[in-house]
Amino acid sequence: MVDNSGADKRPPVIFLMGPTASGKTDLAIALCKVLPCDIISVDSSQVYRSMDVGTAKPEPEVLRDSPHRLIDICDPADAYSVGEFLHDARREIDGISAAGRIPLLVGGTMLYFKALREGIADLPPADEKIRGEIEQQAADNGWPFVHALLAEVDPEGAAAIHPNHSQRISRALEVYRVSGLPLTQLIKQQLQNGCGVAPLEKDYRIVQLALIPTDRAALHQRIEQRFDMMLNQGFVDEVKALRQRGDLTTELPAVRAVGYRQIWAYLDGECTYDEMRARGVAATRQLAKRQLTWLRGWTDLHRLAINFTQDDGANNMGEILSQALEILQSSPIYKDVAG
RNA sequence: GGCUGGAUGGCAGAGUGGUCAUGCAGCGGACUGCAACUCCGUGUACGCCGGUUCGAUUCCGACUCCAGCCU
Repeated sequence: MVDNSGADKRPPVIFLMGPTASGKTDLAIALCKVLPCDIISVDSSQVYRSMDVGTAKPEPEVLRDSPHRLIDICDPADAYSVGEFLHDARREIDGISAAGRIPLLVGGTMLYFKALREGIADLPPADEKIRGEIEQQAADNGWPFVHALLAEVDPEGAAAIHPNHSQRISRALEVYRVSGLPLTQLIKQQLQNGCGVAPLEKDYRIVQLALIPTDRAALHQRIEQRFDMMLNQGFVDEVKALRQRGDLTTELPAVRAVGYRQIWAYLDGECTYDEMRARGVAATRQLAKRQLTWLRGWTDLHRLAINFTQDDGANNMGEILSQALEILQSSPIYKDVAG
């Protein structure tokens, strides 16, 4: 792995991960003030333009002082994907690094981090037509039926997927129908032949930091307060504006994002304002829980225990910042960050 | 004071003399182009006290509380 002898010429990259509302942006900006870092956002929702309040996008003034790459790069009508992210992120990482600075990847979309770190196979991109056909088969016969179809062509892949797991069944079958080869086989082949997008570690030294809230209840309270703040900042109007375009539907990933989906349903008259608020807060909590599940088993992770006191929202960010700096300075990238 | 109805897990809400409600939330987990997605797993709840019964959340009685009606 990382060679500490000094012969390792790979440039450094910093990952900063953590659940929603854990203070990642604050820490990233603080780090930028003391280190030659440039921020790359790793967030599947902040890529969308005109979705600002609900995705907790940093304020324009903040973005002016601390530019974030890969924010506002996509229209809500389009579906961004891991594949595109990998391509875009790699381009930004290379660019920042070539300029002699350190890429600081900050966000909560854990699949993106994972794909970046471990690499990903070259696979056919989404095919709307075939996806539509699969959806139709599922609507007619149920997902277990479609799962059985998958089992015929990719038994190994099907065995690893639950018969109700719509999205993964759909994708595996889609890949087969487009390429004529089982997804499992494509991945296995490329692991051997080294095709696809290589793991970032091949070319960069990664230091991985994660903000882990010490107290779940306090995080929940913070999430609730933040959701209310978003509502006060015009979250509902933001969703109204998206609906008024007329071309967006609840099928799109942008509209399915936490908060957006619940407000969309409220505007459809499916629930009261209070129910919408409660559902939005719950959806955010669930997001945080899934992000923490990813992080729990994450290897080579430096965990920063962030402690929100439940009453006044104060936290130990100052302490966290010095811990982070200490970790970075004691890591092999020290001479880079010291500059 | 009287009459009637009700009292079920954190919440909503079915139901049954012995066996599984269910939904939501919570908690745990999974995850190769939608991932803020999608999916999986997870609860000895039956107001209180007696009685009937082999067995009661379910039947009977008293009590407590709630809602409505009556005097």
